[in-house]
Amino acid sequence: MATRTRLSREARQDQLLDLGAELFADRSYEDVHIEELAEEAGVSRGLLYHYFPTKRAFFAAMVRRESSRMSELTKTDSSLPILAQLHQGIESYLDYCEGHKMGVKAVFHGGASADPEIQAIVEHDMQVQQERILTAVEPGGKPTELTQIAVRSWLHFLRNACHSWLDSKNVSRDEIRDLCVHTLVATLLALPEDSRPSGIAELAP
Amino acid sequence: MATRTRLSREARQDQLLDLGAELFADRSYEDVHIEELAEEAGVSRGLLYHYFPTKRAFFAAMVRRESSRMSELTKTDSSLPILAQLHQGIESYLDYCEGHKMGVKAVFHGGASADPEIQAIVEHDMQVQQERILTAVEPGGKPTELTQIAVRSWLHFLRNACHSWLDSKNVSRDEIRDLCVHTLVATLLALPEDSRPSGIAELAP
DNA sequence: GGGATTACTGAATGTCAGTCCAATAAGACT
DNA sequence: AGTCTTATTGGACTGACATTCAGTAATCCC
Repeated sequence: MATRTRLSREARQDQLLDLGAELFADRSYEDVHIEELAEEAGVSRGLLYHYFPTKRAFFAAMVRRESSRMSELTKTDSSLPILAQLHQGIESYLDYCEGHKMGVKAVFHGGASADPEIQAIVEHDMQVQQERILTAVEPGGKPTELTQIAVRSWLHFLRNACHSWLDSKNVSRDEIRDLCVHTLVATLLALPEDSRPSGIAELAP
Repeated sequence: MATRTRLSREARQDQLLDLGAELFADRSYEDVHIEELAEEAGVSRGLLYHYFPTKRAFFAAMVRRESSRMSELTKTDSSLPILAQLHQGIESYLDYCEGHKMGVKAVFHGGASADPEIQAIVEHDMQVQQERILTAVEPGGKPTELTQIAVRSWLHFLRNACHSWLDSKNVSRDEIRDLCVHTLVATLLALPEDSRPSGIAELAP
């Protein structure tokens, strides 16, 4: 073994999480072994356990980091008109996807994993996005359960569309953006009158 | 121990798969141990391995069974007009969800599992649904990649909407059905002209 | 330089999945 | 009843991995 290199807590954690995102991007949770992770990072297995109590906790930490990065990046300027905010939000989400392919894929795997801790992170994240949209579209009012389901389901639509786009060759960024924008607007407009958010009415054709 | 009961291959397999769906419905793959599964089924561990070569194979068999049940149930009458087919398809999907909550949840978990075999089953299933829709909406023509992404993303929308509905109290079946129908129609109509399926044009408002 | 701190190591341990197989008994058939 | 088929048992064994912990050595600070 080469001379042991010693890094600060933060630097080492970042290095490990980066590597984790990379490995988990195209292999499943159980396919990636702690030993391999350690080996590729050039550290011992023990060090991993020094920083993260369990393998799941390590995975969760990686998901949490990606998740909050994304959340940070996709904040929009709430003084803009709704349609502009929507455009902006999706553009920055696409930016994030392009810039962090590894993280996106890794989180995508973990997203539906039935582990409660990881589930909770992804869930919380989606909740935040959902509330951003709902308050943008109807500030003050409280949305019906149907409206919430509509928005949440659209978030799944968005996530899948962007994920598919990463693997596609013949689809432009603008096409995906417009697809998602139109779908959300149309979905909200088609809601029954008592569920339709007031802020969206102005966008009717 | 109680008197040993002897079943036919098929009956035993069904019993085990039923139990599997139940256990995997609200716990993750690795949380459910083979030993526990065997114990709850009232059989020995050895018997499980007599019928299924590995734990993953067992899980995969369960997913495959649920998956094909669902696929069978959601076939539509292709002589009907498109909108009617869409209604009918969604209605029967809702039927399936109501009647097989355990299976739905278990498959929902498995869907994101990165195991190639299981991934392939769920993937294949979604592919079938996608093609059903695409040929209904544009028989003969070959859809663009964008159209495919639109339909596939809508399937995620559908899946999530129905899944959310199972846990919701104040949302009616009809509301969910209409939400999904309107969203698909609007999404396809909003596609750029060269991607827009011909069969959907007649539905334009 | 020397001592304190703490990043880091790797052999040992524990938990499961999966194997093997000789022994057992339930049900079918005559 | 007796015989045959085969579903079923159970437990000892292996191997793969996650996880532990007592100890080692960089770096910091005086």
